[in-house]
Amino acid sequence: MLGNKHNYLFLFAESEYNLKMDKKLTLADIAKLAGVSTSTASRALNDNPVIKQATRDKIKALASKYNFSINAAASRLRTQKTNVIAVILNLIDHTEQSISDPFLLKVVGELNQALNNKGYELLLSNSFMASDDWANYFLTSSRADGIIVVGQGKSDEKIDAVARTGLPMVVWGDPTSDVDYTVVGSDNKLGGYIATKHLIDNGCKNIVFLGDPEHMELAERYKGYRQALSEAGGVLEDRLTLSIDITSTAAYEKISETILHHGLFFDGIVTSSDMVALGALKALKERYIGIPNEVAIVGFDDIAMAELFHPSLTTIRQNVKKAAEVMVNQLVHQFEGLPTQSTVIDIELIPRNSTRH
Amino acid sequence: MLGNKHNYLFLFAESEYNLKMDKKLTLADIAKLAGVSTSTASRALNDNPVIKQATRDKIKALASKYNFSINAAASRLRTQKTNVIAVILNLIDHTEQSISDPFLLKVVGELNQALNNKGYELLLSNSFMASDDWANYFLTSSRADGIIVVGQGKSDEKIDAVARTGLPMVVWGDPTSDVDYTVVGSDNKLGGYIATKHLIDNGCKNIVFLGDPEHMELAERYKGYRQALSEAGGVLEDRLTLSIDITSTAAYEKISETILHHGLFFDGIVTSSDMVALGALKALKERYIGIPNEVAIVGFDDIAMAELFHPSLTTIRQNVKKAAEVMVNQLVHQFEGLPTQSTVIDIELIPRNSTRH
DNA sequence: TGTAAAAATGCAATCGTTTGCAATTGTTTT
DNA sequence: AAAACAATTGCAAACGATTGCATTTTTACA
Repeated sequence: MLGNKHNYLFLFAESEYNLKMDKKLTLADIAKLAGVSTSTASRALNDNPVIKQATRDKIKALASKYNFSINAAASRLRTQKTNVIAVILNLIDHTEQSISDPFLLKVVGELNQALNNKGYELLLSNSFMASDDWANYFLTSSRADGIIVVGQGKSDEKIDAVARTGLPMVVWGDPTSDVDYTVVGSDNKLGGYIATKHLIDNGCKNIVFLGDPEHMELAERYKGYRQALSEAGGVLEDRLTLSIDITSTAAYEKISETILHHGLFFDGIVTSSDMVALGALKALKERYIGIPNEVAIVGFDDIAMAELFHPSLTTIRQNVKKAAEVMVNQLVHQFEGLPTQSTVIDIELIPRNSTRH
Repeated sequence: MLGNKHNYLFLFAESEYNLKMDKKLTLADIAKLAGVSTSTASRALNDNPVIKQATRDKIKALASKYNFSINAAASRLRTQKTNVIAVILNLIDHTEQSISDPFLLKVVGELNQALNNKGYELLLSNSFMASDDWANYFLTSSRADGIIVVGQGKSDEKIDAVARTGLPMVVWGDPTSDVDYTVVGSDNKLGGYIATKHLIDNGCKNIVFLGDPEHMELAERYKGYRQALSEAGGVLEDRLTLSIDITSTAAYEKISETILHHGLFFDGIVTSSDMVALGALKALKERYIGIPNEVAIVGFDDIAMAELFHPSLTTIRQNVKKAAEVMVNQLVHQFEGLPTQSTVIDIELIPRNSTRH
């Protein structure tokens, strides 16, 4: 015990304490050191204006001197607030590979930044999606105040189930989808449209869509792709839709195989991610197909290495930083009972050398 | 209140409860439903063998039926254990760019997996390194039980300070460094050696080391590089050491500038990461320098896209999965008071087309 | 100087689990 | 059938912070 019955004898009660490293300091200890009650100490550290400024300063100084910080478990128990947000990477549909997509790290990194700026911590999870009970696990167990799901995937069954419980949640995905939860994401249809239009403007006649149109975000891009084609009176055949998972390996294999069996019947590719574009590029280069002259290609995301490739990759940039901020804001809105709404984040074509421009 | 004074009248007390969604269930509620005390309910959910199997089953069934899960805050407060590990991305030395290195995501992903397997959750942080008090913040505040720091950087001052407090911590870095904390990392010296030797065996005469030799991990690789050179009687000039940050941009700029000012005085490059290698490759290709004939290049890490590049990138693969498992194990050892030790993880040369082989 | 109002602080209950110990119930053994 | 023992379960006190309300101190005003 740190207790000291002679406190009143000393001008500076704290001088009596000899910091014992074996025992963690509690708020009560700090209060005793300052000669106030724990209530006062608590309020002082929380900057409650009801406490005199001088007292606040004194207690804060003491806390920092003794390296004290509030016990989060106790505080969370009492306040029923954790200040933690669980970020769930929704990879169920994907292969092992796709966890290595740099775009994901970008999203997580920006989320972390945005969360910290608002005073929240980030609890990361990529595997709990498997267990059907993740929302419950994180929220009713007082582990997190809210959930950010990265990726809608092909089926949003589980997400939808959580939405119906009304728990605070924001999802990165297709913001135009008609669902009962808040979605933040890029203007995918426009992205698909711009990418395709860009290829058409570059003289491409037979443009392949490389990606899974059943995936919710990609479905939108696919719409944009088709719209651009029909507006321009371009070719719209079934064989131009190559459905694959969002991985470079799948892209490489699909393009290789397609050319092998059906020849080079296309001169442009709209892809579902930069990683997919890179896989496709590799397949093309191995066959000495000229880029962009024989086949032009547009990526999606604008990951860091898009411009490092040879040729550098024309792509649609997603504004991840902004998206992260919006997601966090929307979540905070939900905490505060304010209305929230799905939000479309603007995109941008970054022309590089994988297309003429 | 869920309380019901007529419980004793019913065979199935639970039938009396009509689930109110507005009030979170507590362990006491579950206990009441089961007609036992909270102590019994607690022990049952924790699979304490002192409780009769039948009772345990009944309570567990009830808990899952009502979607109940233990309040983590309360549990943590009582047990003084959080089952959370803080993972800190130590990026102080790095530029903004390096957060986008896919290698980092791989590390975080594998750590998450390894932690979950052992029943821990991952609290991610990349910005708290800035505040000098991170260890305290996470540990004494009962937010996490231990810390995993990813990256030693150039100076391990702060890490060392934490180490001296004796808090549970494991660091990804140079395992051969003589420090007071547990480090897990690749055999960097061997990596540098093997990479260089591989280039020498390929006939390279003037091999550049592209990376910052003051960075702790890179310092080891640099040693390996020098050893391989001196063993083979190769050239070891100062101008062959090009010091840069670990980013593709820095690599691109440095190589471009070097060639511009001093011509192509080298025929091989040992790089500090695949991203750096990619930056260098771009600079070379822009000048139509043949790879691997005029300049051969070896990366480090073996990120997913190493083999997608053209030419595909010869590299030193780090066994991240194994490293993550070891780090978690070492941390758990520290919790249990067992001795821990720095561990060297094996590496592997992956020969591809950026070198003859 | 006395009194009312305002400002600052303290008391004590509470958040929901866990756990040492005591109490109860069930099973053997003699 | 009583005694001794083992197997189950319950009681009640923590864990450390927060907060409504009561209380004390200070300031303002008459």
